[in-house]
Amino acid sequence: MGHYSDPPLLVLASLANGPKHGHAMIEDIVRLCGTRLGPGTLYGAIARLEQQGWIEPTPPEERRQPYRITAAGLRVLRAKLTTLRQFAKAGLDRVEAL
Amino acid sequence: MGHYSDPPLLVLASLANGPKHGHAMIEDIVRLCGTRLGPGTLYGAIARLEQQGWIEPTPPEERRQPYRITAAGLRVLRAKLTTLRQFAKAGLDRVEAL
DNA sequence: TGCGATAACTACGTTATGCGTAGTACGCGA
DNA sequence: TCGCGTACTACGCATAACGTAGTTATCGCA
Repeated sequence: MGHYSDPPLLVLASLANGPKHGHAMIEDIVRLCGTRLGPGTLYGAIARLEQQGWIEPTPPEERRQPYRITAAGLRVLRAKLTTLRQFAKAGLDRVEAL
Repeated sequence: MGHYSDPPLLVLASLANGPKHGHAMIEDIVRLCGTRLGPGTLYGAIARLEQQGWIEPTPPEERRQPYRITAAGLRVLRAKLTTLRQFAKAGLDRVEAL
């Protein structure tokens, strides 16, 4: 356990930027927070997110399958990021208070 | 699906507050972010954190075993919370930008 | 024209982690 | 002495994370 990683959340955050195919997500997520997801991790997360209706495929282009975030996915993302930020703040307050 | 859960991080954050035994951590974490860890989850995380040297046991009291965060654990916690906050902010910026 | 690199996946197997259920033992109040 | 709350231990399953390997297609380049 070296650094932060929550594959489904990273994927949702990446798609909040606009539709992307898998490989583009990998690069985008690296730019976003430095985490490089392996293919097994990424496409596993994509499949689960699609199954839950939080992302959906858009018409395929050549050899790639782009996805976009759904309205439900956006709600979930917003909620998660909000609690995440609160938690990070609360935690950092504790750490600073030493 | 609504709330955040990363057991090891939650434990570290809880101990940043001062040493605690398992049951106290559960209640503290509920107060901190609303997540209630089950025993299997909590004590599993504790064992792994101790094995990594991020927390350490203090002298046992009666029937409880308190733990405290180590210097290494504190460094990890601070680093994780910082990247977490950055990520949350970056993600929320994207979400707002719609 | 042939070769390597990169893009964009799919397929598969191995851990490990999350998480729930049970069960234990102790103390306390009614 | 019954039951409730505390503070764990033990166990086991499902699933997710992650890496490796393999596939096909495309592009640059000598």
